[in-house]
Amino acid sequence: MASSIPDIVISRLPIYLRALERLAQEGYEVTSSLELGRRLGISSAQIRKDLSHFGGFGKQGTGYRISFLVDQLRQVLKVENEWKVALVGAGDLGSAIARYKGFEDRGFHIACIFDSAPEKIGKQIDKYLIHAVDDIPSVIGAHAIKIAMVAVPAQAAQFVTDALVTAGVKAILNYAPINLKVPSDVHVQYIDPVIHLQRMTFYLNYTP
Amino acid sequence: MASSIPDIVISRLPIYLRALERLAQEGYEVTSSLELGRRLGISSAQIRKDLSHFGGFGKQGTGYRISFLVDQLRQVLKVENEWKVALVGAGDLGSAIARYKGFEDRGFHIACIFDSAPEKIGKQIDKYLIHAVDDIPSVIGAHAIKIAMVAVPAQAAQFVTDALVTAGVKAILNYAPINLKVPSDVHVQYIDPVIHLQRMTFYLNYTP
DNA sequence: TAGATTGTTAATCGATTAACAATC
DNA sequence: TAGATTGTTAATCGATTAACAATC
Repeated sequence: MASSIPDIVISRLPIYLRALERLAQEGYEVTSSLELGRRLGISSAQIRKDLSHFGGFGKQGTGYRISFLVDQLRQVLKVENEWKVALVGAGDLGSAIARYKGFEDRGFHIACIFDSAPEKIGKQIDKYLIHAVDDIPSVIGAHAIKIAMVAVPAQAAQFVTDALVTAGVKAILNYAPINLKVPSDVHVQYIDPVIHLQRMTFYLNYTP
Repeated sequence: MASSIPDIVISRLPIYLRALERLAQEGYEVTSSLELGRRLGISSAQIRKDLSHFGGFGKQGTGYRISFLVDQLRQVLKVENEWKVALVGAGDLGSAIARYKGFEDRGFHIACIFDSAPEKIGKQIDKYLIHAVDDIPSVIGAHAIKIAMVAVPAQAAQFVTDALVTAGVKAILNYAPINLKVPSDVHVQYIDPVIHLQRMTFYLNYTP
């Protein structure tokens, strides 16, 4: 069942969902492609076209019922239920990720943490017990975990990734500043704030 | 001097730069569009086309001298020198950002931190003194800061952004899960790990 | 009903790829 | 020289936008 829906469309759905959840929070019950587009800086035509890949969620003349559209988008993205996530790396970055509340709030539950430093193994970050990287196969397997976040130094990222993939992980959020090689059925997304900063400095005039 | 170079090209340059810096670190001195493309999962034609917007950096038959291409890309992106950056928000997320070493290493120096909580003001995170959000105009002005990172709760993000923009900030890296309204000469980039996770769950089969 | 907004089609626009002469 | 790889042009591909009939 290979999807024929362009990935660029998929990449916008979470943005729509987030904006709609916010609108709901602000007390709105109905919105239109025009209003949503204005908020997001996206054309109304694009929003309607994107949504039309998945069904007719609106009503002519009145627009979209927010609660309904939120439900539908959550279903499309498969985020109505909670996902278990593994975190590899319990250094500064990994610890910050473990403590960040934004994941749990939005349906991603950190189920286990791994690190390679012997002195950290067996200790805890918040409520999470730190496992050895060597235990990735058994722990990931036992929990049937499909999603992992990688927060290890660049030189360790590919090794850790290979272990995760072998253990059955199909989606990786990589915080290490390096491109990962994975099989074609494994998805990778990258988070590197410096990349975003460098993209913006192009447009700035450097003044010391 | 409005640039005619597509933003999508600009968005790839930092990726190229990062990969080239890594190649250099691994001891390579020369590479080709084919090799670089293989590493990044990008076609060689695209790399050559992207680079050709800025000049001829390679040699037929031999490819690109890495050190030269790194220098050129740094110049294009204006990251040869250090940029001062303001950080707003000294909560869990802000503190983690302040402690993260990856910025300094790659030319972004956190010059000041702001928070609105009276009990935090005057205290320090690492070596950084926390200023009041009310002091954004004076502190940003005094340092002539052009880049800011926003790590405050969603409901405070727009207010803080308005203050930054008024103070002269032209580039914002926003960690708050909300779309910001800014004038057209101000650049915004978003970091929201949950958005990336939700983009990947679309392709997964949910198994509880 | 009249006004508003959807879903969809066709037209436009822009980005990627293929191909190759130039040349190191 | 022969082989390799660039920079660039033209062809293809895909995404966005404009427009409007359908209809709430």
